[in-house]
Amino acid sequence: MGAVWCFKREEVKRRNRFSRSETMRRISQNLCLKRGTWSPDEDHKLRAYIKRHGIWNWNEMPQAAGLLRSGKSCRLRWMNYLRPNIKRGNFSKEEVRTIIKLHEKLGNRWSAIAAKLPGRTDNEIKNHWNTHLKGRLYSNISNTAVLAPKVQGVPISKEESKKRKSSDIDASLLITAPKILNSEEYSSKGFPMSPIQSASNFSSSSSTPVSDFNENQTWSGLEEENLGLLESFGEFSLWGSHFQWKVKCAR
DNA sequence: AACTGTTCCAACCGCTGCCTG
DNA sequence: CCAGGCAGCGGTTGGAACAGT
Repeated sequence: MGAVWCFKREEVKRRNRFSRSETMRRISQNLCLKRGTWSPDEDHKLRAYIKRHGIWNWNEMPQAAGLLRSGKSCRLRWMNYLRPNIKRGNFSKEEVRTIIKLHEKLGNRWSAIAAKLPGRTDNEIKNHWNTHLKGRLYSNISNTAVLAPKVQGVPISKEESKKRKSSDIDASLLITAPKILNSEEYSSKGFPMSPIQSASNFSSSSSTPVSDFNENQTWSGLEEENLGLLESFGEFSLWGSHFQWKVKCAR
């Protein structure tokens, strides 16, 4: 990585989706621009430039700052890495809880979720969701186990990781399934919909919130009592794992 | 040691909406 | 109203690092 990469004119033309002027603009914009991982020197240049001149135009800035990068690349690097007050490292339990709540409410609107988590970027949250949360919570429907520590956002040790991989399912990590509620019980508890309904409406890739989902009935609007019930599903389990147990029982 | 598979995340791509002339 | 430019967003990808065989 890190090699200077020159856009081939034919490669750009081949795409054939842009107007002539747009194609030429892209060619000139991308010719001999560096791509891939940023070097410490590049980071320093961008940081120093923005510190001195501020952000004015992402497309013009790279040249002014002496960088062989596209404006888009600079913007992304600044927003996701160099910006002051960026929080790096593992997500706290509280942050994970917030992400889950907000995702339930907002769907894949990562920037909106990031706005509620100071120091965290939309990209980081999106990555965390896709790698740590989504897989565990939504694709495990056919599985009967929920690996609690991962769901809770608690970093696992290498030993822990080894243990999980070496044994199919470690009993100590399983969460005891709670009492399964039927649709009526769900509505009487104040939940917006039953897991079955929820799962049928849920789209992990959709950027729009779940349809027919009343804003006032989101997690944050639930009463303490109900939150307590939810947490008994294994800290702060989701509709996904909820659903999973229902499926198991339905067989 | 060498190879293969998996995980994770930084960075890229393409689309959309806003703004301006 | 329209076209072009720009910033921002969300989905996707590439590859480094690590684990397993």
